[in-house]
Amino acid sequence: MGASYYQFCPVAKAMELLDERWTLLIVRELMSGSERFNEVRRGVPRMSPTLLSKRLSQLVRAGIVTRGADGDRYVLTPAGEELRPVVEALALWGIRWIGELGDHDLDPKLLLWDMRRRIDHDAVPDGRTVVLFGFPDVPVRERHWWLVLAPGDADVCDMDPGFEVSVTVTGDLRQMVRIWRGDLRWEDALRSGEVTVRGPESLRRAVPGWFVLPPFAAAPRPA
Amino acid sequence: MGASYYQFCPVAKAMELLDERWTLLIVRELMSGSERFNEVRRGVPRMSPTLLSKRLSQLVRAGIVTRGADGDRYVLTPAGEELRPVVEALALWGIRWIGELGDHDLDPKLLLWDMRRRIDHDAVPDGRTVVLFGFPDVPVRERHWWLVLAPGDADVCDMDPGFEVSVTVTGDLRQMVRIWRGDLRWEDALRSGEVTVRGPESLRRAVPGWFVLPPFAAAPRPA
DNA sequence: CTGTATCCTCAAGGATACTG
DNA sequence: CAGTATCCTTGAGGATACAG
Repeated sequence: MGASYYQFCPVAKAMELLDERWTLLIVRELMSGSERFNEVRRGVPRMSPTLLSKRLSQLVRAGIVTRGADGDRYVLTPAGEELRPVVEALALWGIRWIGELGDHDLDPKLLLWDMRRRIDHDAVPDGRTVVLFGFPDVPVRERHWWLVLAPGDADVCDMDPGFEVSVTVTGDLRQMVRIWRGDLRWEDALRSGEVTVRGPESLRRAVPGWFVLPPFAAAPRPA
Repeated sequence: MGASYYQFCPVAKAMELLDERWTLLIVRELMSGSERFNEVRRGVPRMSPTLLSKRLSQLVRAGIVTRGADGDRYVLTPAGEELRPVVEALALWGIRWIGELGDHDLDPKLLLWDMRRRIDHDAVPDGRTVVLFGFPDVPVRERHWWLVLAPGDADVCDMDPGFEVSVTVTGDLRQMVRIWRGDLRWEDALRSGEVTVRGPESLRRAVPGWFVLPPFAAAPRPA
């Protein structure tokens, strides 16, 4: 647990639990649907497993998280679920007031992991669809990513899974992140050539519709 | 500044600024109307002035706080003002899910400082009204507090200011804090005798109406 | 896959005194 | 009133390897 503030104020009592590094990001991951240790971990890749384990235990002790019936999952309790307005308020504030991202904030692994769980499967063609992402501004090792879409399923690979590629999306990671955060519109990125999509005409036009931007992306920005 | 999370997620970017110890409590103080260094300090008495100074500088650098025109005040910027929903969401969550307070969370200084700024001056009689608080469960040094009310003004003293006392409120600090947080109703505390008010009948009945409980006090609690 | 165990460093921040 | 200066401790958390 974090150190006490020795205050009866509910903000202080809440922050005693929540102001430790990583804690709210773990809660965010659980709210996004991650349940297993390594699922959560994919959302906080810079966190050591030791620390993640410790934080999860703290959250369980604090009554924010509980172990699933099979003892293997981490699930938010009602108290944890009620942190959603906190996380949403933080996301809204963050998207409005922190627009500049450092190069180190751009992680293709995190982008794909996040896109993976926000696929509009109804918009994707039946059968298997493979989207190859290429980020020219990223070191070769992490430049290419395959997103394998099947009805109700989506997988991310950082190595060629061997399937035929349906469409290829190419553009700097920074621009793709801007699109994903709602700082740049697909159509503007495509028009300017900052991002290009190759593949059959019908698929090309459909690609942007396959990805549901996170809720905060639509938030109005300060003038 | 806090360490980076190396994520583009706006929650992560927000928490880089806000997850450091004390930071959101300072923001809460500024939202409550404190503007001067020592006003803020009264709201975070366990914080060293050095650290408070450092945090305020960080908040200024982050664009959340700015110095007032006279260069002597700390004022929230629009970005800082927009943290209000975050603080409110935290307060609501805290009041609902963290009901147990340790003995060290009960600070009469903080309670009076908070009450002082939430006086309903329209409900208080004209002229000077002096409320003496006595907390039998608190060490003698901090047991007695005088709240001196005048039209549009309120002062807290931990020593007898020498004015005639209008009403005396006596009750354990823990119960007074429960009242203030909305965990216990004035009328229930008075009926049970956990808190007693002495003074002229007309004033006695009026006392609870002089204090406007903080907004979160009215929040429904989980069943 | 789901974590533990270990080691190590650094800096956050608590305490206290002091200054313009 | 509005902060600085200084000292000091400890534990947070990063890194890496390993285990059931």
